[in-house]
Amino acid sequence: MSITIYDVARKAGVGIATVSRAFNDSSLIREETKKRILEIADELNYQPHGLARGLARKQTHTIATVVPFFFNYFFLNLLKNVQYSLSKKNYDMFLYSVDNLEHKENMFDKVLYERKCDGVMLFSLTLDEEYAEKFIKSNVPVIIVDNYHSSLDSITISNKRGAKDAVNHLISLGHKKIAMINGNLSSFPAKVRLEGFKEALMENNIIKNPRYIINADLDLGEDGFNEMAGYRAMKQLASLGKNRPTAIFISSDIQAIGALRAAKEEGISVPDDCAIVGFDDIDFAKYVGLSTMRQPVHTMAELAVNRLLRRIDNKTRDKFQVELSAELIIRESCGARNVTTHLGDISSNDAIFL
Amino acid sequence: MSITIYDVARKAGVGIATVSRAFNDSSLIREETKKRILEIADELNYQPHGLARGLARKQTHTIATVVPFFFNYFFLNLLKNVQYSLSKKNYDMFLYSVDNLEHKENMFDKVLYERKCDGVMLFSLTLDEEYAEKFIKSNVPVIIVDNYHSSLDSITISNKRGAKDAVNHLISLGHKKIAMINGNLSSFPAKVRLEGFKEALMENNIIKNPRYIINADLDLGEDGFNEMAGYRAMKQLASLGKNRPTAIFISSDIQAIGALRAAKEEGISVPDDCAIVGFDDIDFAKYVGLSTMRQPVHTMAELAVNRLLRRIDNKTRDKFQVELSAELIIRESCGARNVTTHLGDISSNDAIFL
DNA sequence: ACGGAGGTTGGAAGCGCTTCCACTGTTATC
DNA sequence: GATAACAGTGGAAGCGCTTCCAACCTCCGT
Repeated sequence: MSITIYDVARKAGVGIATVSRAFNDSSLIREETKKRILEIADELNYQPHGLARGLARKQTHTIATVVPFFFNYFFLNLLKNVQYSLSKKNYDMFLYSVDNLEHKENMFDKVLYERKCDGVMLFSLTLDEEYAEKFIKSNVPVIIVDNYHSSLDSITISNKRGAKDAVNHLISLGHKKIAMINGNLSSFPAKVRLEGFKEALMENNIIKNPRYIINADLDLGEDGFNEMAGYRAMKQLASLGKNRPTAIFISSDIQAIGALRAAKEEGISVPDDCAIVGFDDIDFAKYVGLSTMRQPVHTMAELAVNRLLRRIDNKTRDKFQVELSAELIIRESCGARNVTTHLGDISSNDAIFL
Repeated sequence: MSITIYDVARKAGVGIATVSRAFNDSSLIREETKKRILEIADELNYQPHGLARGLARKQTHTIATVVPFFFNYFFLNLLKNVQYSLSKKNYDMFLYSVDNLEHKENMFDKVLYERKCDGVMLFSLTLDEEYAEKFIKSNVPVIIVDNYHSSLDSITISNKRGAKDAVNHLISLGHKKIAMINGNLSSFPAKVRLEGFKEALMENNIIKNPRYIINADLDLGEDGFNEMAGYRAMKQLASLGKNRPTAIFISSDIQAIGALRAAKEEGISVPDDCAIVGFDDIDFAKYVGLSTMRQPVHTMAELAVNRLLRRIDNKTRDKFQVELSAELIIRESCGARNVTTHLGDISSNDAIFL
């Protein structure tokens, strides 16, 4: 039916081993023979069969990425970059998304034992001990991106430090009544960013007000890093009236977008009545003038890919747990850039407010 | 090293054929034997080897999706939905993205001849004759989503009709000076939406003004469906001064976001000075009150998956070229919902303006 | 008691490749 | 000129599965 290595070998008058060598950059073949075989293969439109190759070599040149089912713009960016790094190395990429824990189980079993991939990249997923154990025992290389487990490779951004930097920036602008709008505490980044927030206040001798900390409820869906969660949280803060905070650190840009919407409805001017700093630097952040902590997505992706491939090639066995830092991007919403801008004013810059 | 079908067979005291049957819902096995084998397999932590299976069966239970490298929110949604439909059918999904034509070539050769997948789903990609030919000859099932080729399965939304509906809506609101901000004409949807725009004007006896049609330049990157392209186009329209259009149909929401930003800078109030209708209904559209044509992404994805799988299972051979229709979603930016709203006012609704 | 039908089962071939091993010819070494 | 070393090459085994085919066991009708 379809063309195999035998067809090529026959037509070239060589053995199949030689054809195989021609296709694998082997040094055990004369340059001339190789060239001729490659030409004939081209004529025949021959391409080695991926599965057969994988089976014989015991590796697939494929990695699996697993993202939460509610993946958003942050993941999109990450995925784009991972895919790019991977394609440069000629690796293929499976994309799986897990919606609930039950599926997660199937997923892992699949990835681990079905042998369709050489390694796994987990995005933002929290691994419980049972599965961490499984990964380690299975010997399948894994790397966790945007989350952490003590006995596996991981690459995170410094959420605590990032949160602190954001809050310190607000403090440096003179704010004392500072709130935090956060994702659900079941999420790893949410938890750590909250710590950073608290630390920054503490170190600056600002007493924290429990009403100024709003963690998204689970009933808001997903991990609380969504627009509606931000909107609701802002409404809640607005209801404090005179006791409203004058600045808010918001744990994700997408929530910040929701918060801005609520602020607008409530007649709260940003940044004058309330300064805002977000987290992530999604594309939209610049369109709405949102100051935010930028995650170095490109670097994360590249590092993760390189590391995983090295692990697959067995070039290394030591632990790899990197923390990159987030960068403060100052736009309008924090009030540092253009203190006279009002909500509804025409912004002088490359960005505007909601 | 790892557990194979032989290990299970030995431990169960049966032949490997029987084990295979147990794992493949064969009717040629006694229920009791099957149960026992499955139990033993479970004990042994055995899972059939995916590649070996694929090789023997000559199918991989995997499909490849190919997206443009600049994939944006529209694709994110599509991808999410495709992935979801696929996982319900227990299919795996490769994700490839092509950045330039050269890579596209590699890509196709890979997908077509390497046999790592059973079918291909192409997103928004325009297929030239050479490759269309290749696909047809290769016999690999393909479906094109959001683009069209006369001799391949495809599923599109009715771009022309959608554009017409959008423009007709603006006309019904009393507008006569109507502009269009479009993507680059090399993009299939851009081309067809422009046709729809022209037709709507014609049918309403509105003479079209060439200065009111702005197609994105290629130097704006990608296919022109991006924020900056919208921003620039709006600036250009604003420069017409008194001759400005009073309404604009914008070919994608992401451009509309850019246009709104420019409008704000220019002091143009939306919808009072200028009504706007976008296209896509990306998540952000509702946050900024953008009226738009909604693409039925979930349906597209489900239909595409089902069709492709049927093709793979050889259940059908007839051509499948479906056109779904886009739905007009009325929010504030077109002025139909709340004619007294001004830019900067507090919106009474679940949405606000940029 | 016997032939056959039908339900179950095991063996072996084959999917298309890589790679170990044995073999051939060529060149370098003394 | 004999020997060693080595670059090239082909054959065959093996990767872990599915599936064809033959074999076996029951059970039935006769």
